[in-house]
Amino acid sequence: MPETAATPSAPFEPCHWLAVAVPAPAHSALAQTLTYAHSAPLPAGTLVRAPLGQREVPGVVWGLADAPDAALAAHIKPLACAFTSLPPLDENWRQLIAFTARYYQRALGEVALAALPPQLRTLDEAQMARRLAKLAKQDAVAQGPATPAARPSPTPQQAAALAQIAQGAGPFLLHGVTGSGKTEVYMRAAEAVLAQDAAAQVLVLAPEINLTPQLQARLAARFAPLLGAGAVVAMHSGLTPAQRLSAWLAAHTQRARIVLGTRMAVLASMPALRLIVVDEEHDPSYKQQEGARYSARDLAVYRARLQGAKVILGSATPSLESWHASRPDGGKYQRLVMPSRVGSGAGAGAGGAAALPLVRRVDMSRQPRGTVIAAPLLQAITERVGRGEQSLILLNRRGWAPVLHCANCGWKSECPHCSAFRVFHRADRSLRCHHCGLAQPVPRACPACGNADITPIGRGTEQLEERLAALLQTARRPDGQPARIARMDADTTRLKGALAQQLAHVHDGSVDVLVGTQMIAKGHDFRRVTLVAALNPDTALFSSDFRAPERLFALLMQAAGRAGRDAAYSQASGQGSEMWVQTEYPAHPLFEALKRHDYPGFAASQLAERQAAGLPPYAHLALLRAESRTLPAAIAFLQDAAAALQADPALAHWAAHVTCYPAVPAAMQRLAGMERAQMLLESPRRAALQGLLAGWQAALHALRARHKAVLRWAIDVDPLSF
DNA sequence: AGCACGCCGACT
DNA sequence: GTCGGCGTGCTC
Repeated sequence: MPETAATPSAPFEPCHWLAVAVPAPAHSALAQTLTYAHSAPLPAGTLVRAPLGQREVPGVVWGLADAPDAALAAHIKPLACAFTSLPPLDENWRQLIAFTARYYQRALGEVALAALPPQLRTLDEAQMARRLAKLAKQDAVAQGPATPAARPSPTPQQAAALAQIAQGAGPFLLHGVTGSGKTEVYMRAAEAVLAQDAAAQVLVLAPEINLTPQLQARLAARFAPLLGAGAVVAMHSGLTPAQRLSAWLAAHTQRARIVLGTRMAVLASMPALRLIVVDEEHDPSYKQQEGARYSARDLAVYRARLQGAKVILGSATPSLESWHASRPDGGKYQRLVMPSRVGSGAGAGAGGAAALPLVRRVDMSRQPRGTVIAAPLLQAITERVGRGEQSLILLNRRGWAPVLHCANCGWKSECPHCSAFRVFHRADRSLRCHHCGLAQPVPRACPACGNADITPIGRGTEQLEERLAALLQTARRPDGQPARIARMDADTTRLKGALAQQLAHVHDGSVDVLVGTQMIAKGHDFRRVTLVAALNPDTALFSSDFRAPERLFALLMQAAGRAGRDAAYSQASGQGSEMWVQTEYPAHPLFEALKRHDYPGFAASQLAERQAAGLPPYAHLALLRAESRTLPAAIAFLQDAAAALQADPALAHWAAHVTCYPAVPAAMQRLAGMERAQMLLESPRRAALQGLLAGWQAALHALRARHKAVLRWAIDVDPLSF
């Protein structure tokens, strides 16, 4: 109905044209902002609601728009409303969003709206005003001085790191071994910026909030008494929509001074941001894996520079990108090192109570076939049960057995929708695909030939738990009771509250041996653990993913860090804590480096390999991904995309510095019934890759018209997984 | 991406 | 005779 839409304003009202970012994906091939009419020239950053097609969507005013030409004017609609009670989103935020959209090849409005709480989509102006009033009231109630929590005095290592943070501009890479007290450095650095600027805000990013309740508790204990109870807020996807809105509003209106959040929080509006901390900066969950595939860690560094804030990236096993960026000769980051654990007293060195655990390798090629747990490891676990100490056993496979097999005809439990086997879960007698979620009852006989004898192959945590119970049957705790074994993985922690409950059981000592997937290696402080074992980490040694060794090393170091965190326990036992690795390749350099707790050595050898192979951080990568019902259709799309690249003279300038590899099926070729293919672009120059991707967009949109079978495509800049 | 409109099989 | 399947096409 263009005749009504063309006359948005009554004759008496002045009419202004506004450029508004609305959530339309890049695929729609619309301009970055759409033009709307409004009675007032709203300032940039104003939150609005705008009619788009048949619906009404939230949007952000990006600026004034040029007067539209006749063709466009016929389509322009008036804004539905403007949230004028809310302060506009500032220049820094808009620039961060614009950069993110440009760098990761997404639509401006899509990124802007992804950074805002989802409840904005359903809120009107009056409701918004009520929310703001409520927040202000809460704030008034929450005010009240309290006694600051006692702070430990910094160790010399911590003091040295803090001095450099105080003097330098950063970005800082804080390389501190597990237990070296990185959190205390974060908190002291936060105190320093808060002392310097009465309004300062601090953003602390963590990989997964639900795995780091301690961090949340420590921040609240330290800062709530200082700043008021409402000044420390959490921001992550586990919150209810109302909680998310309230946290976002608190950050935007500067009532929140400390924001602890997951990757999404890096895009939150924080006008007075002075410090960003990225804890466990190597963690792959900082990379968003759908929609705008941004890296929160990388954006944190960009945002800090943009907003004049300091940024601290912290890890015991930094990403090779960050490690390389902090090299002493010419790196852009300042490297701060904390090589030893916080000891029990002054001068506690490597020989002190909190020494790093001894790494022991078991050569599985010399063990009897079918050995689950080698005799010496079993012995070590049994001894610890006897001393009342705890052991963690890591096996990165959920379920009873990773595959079912028919010896008669060779049938295997393949997933009909994915390039993967369905896993046998004995607890509920199901075959489950861990990729698409398909779950079916286990067939009584082979579905292919009717043979009644189908057998599980391999072992998962479910089976390990049971086998371990049998193996430890004679082991006794100090109180004479049999060993108590528990399992913790995605299956046992699915229900709400189950994770916390299981953790509590481990903490209160009612579990002697905990079996689980890598989730047990993350974050939790298990005070009485003196032994950690990784049962079968070998697949990562020969993975086609060049980052697999880096991830394995980080996992094993992190797991080792679980052992002997509490000085009192390892000391009281008179024995050091131990990290065991069962492997077919005990002499592998990765395990050698692990034995020495030598992250720098491991990083150096990996970086040398990366440099020789022209891989990150020495090259920059982007992936073009395509999904279709058939593989040839996906490949054809990518090949045409490559041809468009080569044919466009405007792109030749960039293409000269970019290698475009042939289109190939994705590592997981079939997922949930979709065939997936990808094409890798690589360049030693980030700017060349960026220029090429930007110029390629139009051709890709045009291509889609000729490739109807391609249901989805996306560009992944700086991909983490292949 | 949503969310329309639009043209063909199994139900009241 | 309708409810509804998902194929194409547009959104200031």
